[in-house]
Amino acid sequence: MSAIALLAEKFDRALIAAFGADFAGTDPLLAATNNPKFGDYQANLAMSLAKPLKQKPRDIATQIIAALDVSDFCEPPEIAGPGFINLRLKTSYLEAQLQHMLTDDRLGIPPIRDPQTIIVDFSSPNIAKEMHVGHLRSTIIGDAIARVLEFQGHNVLRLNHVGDWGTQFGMLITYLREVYPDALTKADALDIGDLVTFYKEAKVRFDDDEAFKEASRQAVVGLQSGEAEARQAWQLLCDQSRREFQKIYDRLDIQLEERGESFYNDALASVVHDLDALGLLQEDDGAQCVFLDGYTNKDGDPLPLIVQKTNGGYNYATTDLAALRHRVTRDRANRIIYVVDVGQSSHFEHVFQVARRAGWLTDAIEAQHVPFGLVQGEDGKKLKTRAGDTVRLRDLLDEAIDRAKADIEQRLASEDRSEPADFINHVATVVGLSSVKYADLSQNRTSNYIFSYDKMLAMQGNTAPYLLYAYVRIAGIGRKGGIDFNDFFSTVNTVITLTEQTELSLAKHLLGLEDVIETVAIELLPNRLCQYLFELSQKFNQFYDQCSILKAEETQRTARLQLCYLTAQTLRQGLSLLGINVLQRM
RNA sequence: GGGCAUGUAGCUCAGUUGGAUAGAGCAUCAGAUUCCGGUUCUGAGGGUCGGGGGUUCGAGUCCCUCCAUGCUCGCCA
Repeated sequence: MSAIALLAEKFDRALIAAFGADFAGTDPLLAATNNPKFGDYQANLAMSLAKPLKQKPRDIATQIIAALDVSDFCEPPEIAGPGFINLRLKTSYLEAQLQHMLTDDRLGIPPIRDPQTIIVDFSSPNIAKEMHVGHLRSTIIGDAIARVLEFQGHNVLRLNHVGDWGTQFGMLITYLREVYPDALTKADALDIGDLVTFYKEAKVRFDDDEAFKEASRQAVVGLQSGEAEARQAWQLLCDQSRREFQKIYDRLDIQLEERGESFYNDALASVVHDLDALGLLQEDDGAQCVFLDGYTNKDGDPLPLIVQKTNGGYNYATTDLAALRHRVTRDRANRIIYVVDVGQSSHFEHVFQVARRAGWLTDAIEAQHVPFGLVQGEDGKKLKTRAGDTVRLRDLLDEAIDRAKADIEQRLASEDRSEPADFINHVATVVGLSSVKYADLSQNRTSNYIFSYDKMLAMQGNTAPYLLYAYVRIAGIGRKGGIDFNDFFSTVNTVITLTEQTELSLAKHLLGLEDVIETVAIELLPNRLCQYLFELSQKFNQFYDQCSILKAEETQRTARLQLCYLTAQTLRQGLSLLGINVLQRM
């Protein structure tokens, strides 16, 4: 149990003892202090109880302290300012906790008591298109969220809701019939790049040519009703695209189960039918709609969610409703997380509302749209290539790796060091990919994010290379000292003792991982974990700067080696939750 | 016009249910090294938290209003 959870229990008992059972469950308003002179944690509840108790906050604090028994892990609490209760952890407690961490392969973090079934819906590229920069954030953030929830012990279903259905397909098939019919009947008749070109051309036709537009819509209807030729073409295109996606997922080490829009094809009619049976459906201009509560269009009229188009076809709202219903009734999800860009916020609000009114989504189930902002270039505009095209994901990753490689080669040259090519390639790959992931994850996902290779690959600052270097440094200590950390502590049995300020500061931070993971799981903000790991690296470097390790006297040497090892393990674990691998040397 | 988001140091951003003197990093300037990878560490300068009002013991955080930017507003996904 983390110190903060322990304190919360103790405060609850103290409140009951001091003010009676009515105060059971009162939030003690515990927080980490922002200044070490106030201790490690502060409880702010005395001020908030002033009104209900009709007493002065400081008097309340005095009574709480009198009833508070934290002596086995805290120094005597102090009252400060208007009524803050300041708490400082005992060094002996820190030492014991670290010792426990050392012997536990989950770093002292127990699996969650009540595991849920959680769906994380992320990445979701479109068939017949290449993955591009627009898929970057969903893929990276979604993976990190899934990893954190999995580590906690939840049953996580990672779903790739690929765009393999709908109008875009009608467009493409109609166009290929005209210009390249072979592609509809032969596997890999076209290169994926050509397919993208045809897609773009089809889109132009679709926007300009009414007859083409209508033919496309008919093709969709044909596809949705199972017409053989359309189905075959569709299958070929999907297979080809899928292989391309997989290359990216393999590089990024991302596991995903594909369950695209087409998966719900057979359920679409029943979604509409059931909405009708529930009395939620209305026809308007020939389309089947559910009119939304609380939303209006430009004219101030109620806004519809269209679930069946005038031509009888279904659209993405229908699919999303079908998917939601499936996830609740078949997958038995307790929580459904959609990692999709912020531009679709209102769409999700609409779909969730209809699902609630239909009774498919209940209060027992948490459906969450987890939005993220745009990836922008350094000019603050949407990221584009120099030619003005969308940036392909594989090019983006290649460039990050190429730049990382150039950095390494330059560094090796300046240090007069030489390494084999496969070492250089491996380091460049890990550094390049980690940098792209970390740069994205380290920002609050809700705001737009300015993409800069120079910043993400920098060795200084809150970057992947800085964290990786801290880990490499520790690995270097092991090599230098001839120590294999993995079995060192099973043969050496020395109690950790903490004396220096930098040791204490590092130790306290090491014990904070559990709280951070819990916060990330609730708020779904991976940048909190990044911040924690960055601070951990800083504290390690401060400790490293102040305290000699290999040359220290026993038993201090072993105790410090233990701190090194715990730091390395925490970095490795934390980074792995972000989808980032560590390096032994770089 | 409606809805949603964003606005914090020169730049990129944190800021947890309202808490103590608003924090990092980069950049700039000044320091540190018999030592385990200096890809490090220490310090300094730099802020009307978009403007204004309100709520209260206390507001970057909550409410109102205005301004700026972005996204979005029925048969694309």
